[in-house]
Amino acid sequence: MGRIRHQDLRNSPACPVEGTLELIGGKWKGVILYHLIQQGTLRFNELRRKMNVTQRMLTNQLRELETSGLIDRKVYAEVPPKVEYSLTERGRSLEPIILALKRWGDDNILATGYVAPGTC
Amino acid sequence: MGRIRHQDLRNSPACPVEGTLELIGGKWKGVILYHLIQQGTLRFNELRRKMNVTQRMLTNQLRELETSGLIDRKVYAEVPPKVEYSLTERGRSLEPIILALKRWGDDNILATGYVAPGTC
DNA sequence: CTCAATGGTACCTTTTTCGACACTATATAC
DNA sequence: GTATATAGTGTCGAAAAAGGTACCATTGAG
Repeated sequence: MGRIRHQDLRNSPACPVEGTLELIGGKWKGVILYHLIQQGTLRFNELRRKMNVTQRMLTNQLRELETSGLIDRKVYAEVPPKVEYSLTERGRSLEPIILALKRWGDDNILATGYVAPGTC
Repeated sequence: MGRIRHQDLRNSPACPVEGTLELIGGKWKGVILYHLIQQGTLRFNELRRKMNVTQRMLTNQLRELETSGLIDRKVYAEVPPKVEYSLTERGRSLEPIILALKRWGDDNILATGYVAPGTC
């Protein structure tokens, strides 16, 4: 699924639909955005506990979302470390889309028994 | 394979957001759906000429969309072959999402120079 | 002293996806 | 008989995404 392959213009996506899907299509990005929409601000491990994902993958996806300008990363100079993630304004502009994906999935995939209830 | 148990569901890879993204997130699926939304019905090579994709990939993505119940494949017993693709009712229910992805991409990715204008 | 908590990195392997290229069958047009 | 159009299929390999495990620094609690 998700793929970030527009690192330079030669590989730029050919259409806006594809381009948007590349930004939110990584394995965990949609879910991360969904949780940030629901909660507003979450720390690294709070996010991690909400989804069954390795640290490595979560870091990865968060970095890519940050690079895409969809989320904000705020580091506090504390020990133990404290890092808070939240949506940027551009990230918040995706809210209708993410919520629509959620509703469509609830209506169309849950019905087939493919998705665990309440995991989002 | 028996019925999926609750324990399995808790580890199921999909929440509804992720599940929906998996259905439309292949490299070409979003674009295919977009064109079928715009045109209603398209033959294999009509689709192919609209996007720079190999035969093999297009066949692949169309088959997966068909398996997901999003598009319909109608074969005519003619020579040369004629196959028409169109959205199923479930596929049409994705129209608001696809169009929202398109609009968001137009507003947010084109602005950064990542997407070639007018390719969709 | 040892242990736990936080937010990561580094290294490596497995799995999935994408694409290039060659090949097919059939009927019609030239 | 050769070329053309259609809608595919088969094989191979590169590249990307995803996942597993181990490791790090700091500090406060016990």
